[in-house]
Amino acid sequence: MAGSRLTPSRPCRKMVAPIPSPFPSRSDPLPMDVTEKAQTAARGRRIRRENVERILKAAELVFAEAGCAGATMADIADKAGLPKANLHYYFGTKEDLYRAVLDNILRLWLDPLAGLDASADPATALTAYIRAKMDASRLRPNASKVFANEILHGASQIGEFLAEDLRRLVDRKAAVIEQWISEGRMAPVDPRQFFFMIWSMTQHYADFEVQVRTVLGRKKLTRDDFAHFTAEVVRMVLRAGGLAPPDDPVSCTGGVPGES
Amino acid sequence: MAGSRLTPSRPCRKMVAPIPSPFPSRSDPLPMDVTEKAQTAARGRRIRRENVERILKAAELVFAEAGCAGATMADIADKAGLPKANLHYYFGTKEDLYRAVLDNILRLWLDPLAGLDASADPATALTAYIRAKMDASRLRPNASKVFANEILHGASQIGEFLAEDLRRLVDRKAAVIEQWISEGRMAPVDPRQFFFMIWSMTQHYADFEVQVRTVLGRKKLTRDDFAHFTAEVVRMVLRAGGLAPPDDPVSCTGGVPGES
DNA sequence: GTCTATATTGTGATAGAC
DNA sequence: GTCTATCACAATATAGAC
Repeated sequence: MAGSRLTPSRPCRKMVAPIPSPFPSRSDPLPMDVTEKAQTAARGRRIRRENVERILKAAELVFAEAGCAGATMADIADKAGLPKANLHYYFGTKEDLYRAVLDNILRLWLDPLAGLDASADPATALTAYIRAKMDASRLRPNASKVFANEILHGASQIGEFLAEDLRRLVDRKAAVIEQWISEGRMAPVDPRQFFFMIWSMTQHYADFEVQVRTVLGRKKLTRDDFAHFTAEVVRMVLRAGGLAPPDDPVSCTGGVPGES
Repeated sequence: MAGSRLTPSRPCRKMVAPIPSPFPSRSDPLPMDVTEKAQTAARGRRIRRENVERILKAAELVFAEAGCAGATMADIADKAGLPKANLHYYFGTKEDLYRAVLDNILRLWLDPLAGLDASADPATALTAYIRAKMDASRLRPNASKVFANEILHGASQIGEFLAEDLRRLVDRKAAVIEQWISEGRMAPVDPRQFFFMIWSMTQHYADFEVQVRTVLGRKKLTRDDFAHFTAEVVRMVLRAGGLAPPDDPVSCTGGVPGES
């Protein structure tokens, strides 16, 4: 399940771990009745699944708040309601746990973009994409923060993901934008810069949430706040792509370009 | 010099420091000839200034690469070419050093925005602002990364800066945007979301540089790359604000809005 | 002011009883 | 599978000779 697309390279910091501890495998050497054994195994799997889930959830929170190096296993264990040793039982090392958290996040990242389809209407498709990204920022801000932190510090764990999976997907989706442009349905933008715009704007509301909140003078961002942000982002991005919605009061005001 | 706008609160992590070590003050108790003493003091100040500068530069790099918690005094000392103990001599604690680095950065942050003037032409003024921000991303990427990392993890050090200085400045500059809108010189955007757009797009090229580079298949971003990014960002932002440059081939294509 | 040597402790990881 | 007790180490910070 975990570690599929991740580079098993550099840890958060130079860490202790002189011995590469192998992942512990389950073994039941005790002789038992068959049905009884099956029941025990089933319960064991359920407990494992629940614990893994709780650990991953707590880890995402702590990694988001403190970063990879700043996070401590003790803190994660506390928030998961389990003793620290259990984290090592399930995940081996802190780095392994960090990669497992990241691996969960990468799925969130690719799925919305994969939906962009050339046969759809540009404004409709882009609006849906932006909404999906804004929903992700609202509902999974910690996932976004962990991802941002990983990129910010060099993407040592997900470098391969960026170079392979993401790059290929972006190449395909850039072709979609280019097709729209060549059909005259969009302004001629650099497709990749256009994606950077959408990513940075939408993720900003998760990653820089403190700044957004403070500048707006809010104690907490509500669902209504996010609805407003989303509407504004959609409007601005569509206009940036030459896709002004018809209900827009100002459609096209002339302006003087900057001193080139 | 340092620590003017910074909240002296939570450290990067729970740190050792049980004793609040006071900042060491200079003292010259040795009896000396007056001119000789002055010369020694002058040379001392010069050495101090140079060392402080080297330490701050190295610290900015290391804090950007590893984050606040992940950075080590030993690593900073290595990159500064000084023994570790000297860092503590000049800055006391790691947290103090981190705050000094941040304090340098805050200036960079406010200055370009402060230049926005209501009497100027909107497109010209915004173009200049975007260029200044893109130049900052190109020339001081590590400063941007340290700032992003600080916000990402809760802004425990610069919370006061955000709530006071930045918020006040944004309030003033939002009024500028609103004036332009009321004069019909810009599309009616939420001024603060408009600023978020500019900040996130421009800082993206520093903070997410690895991702930008990888998606584009570049080994390194050149000055020409940045010139292209800047031109695209300017075009998109101006269009988003309803300020289409006249040389833009697509001025205003109709589009279908998303399913509301 | 400089820098080696060291005190101290937070933290990742493991052993081993239950 | 669970969890207490413990180890080993790395990182902050300081003492004190130069």
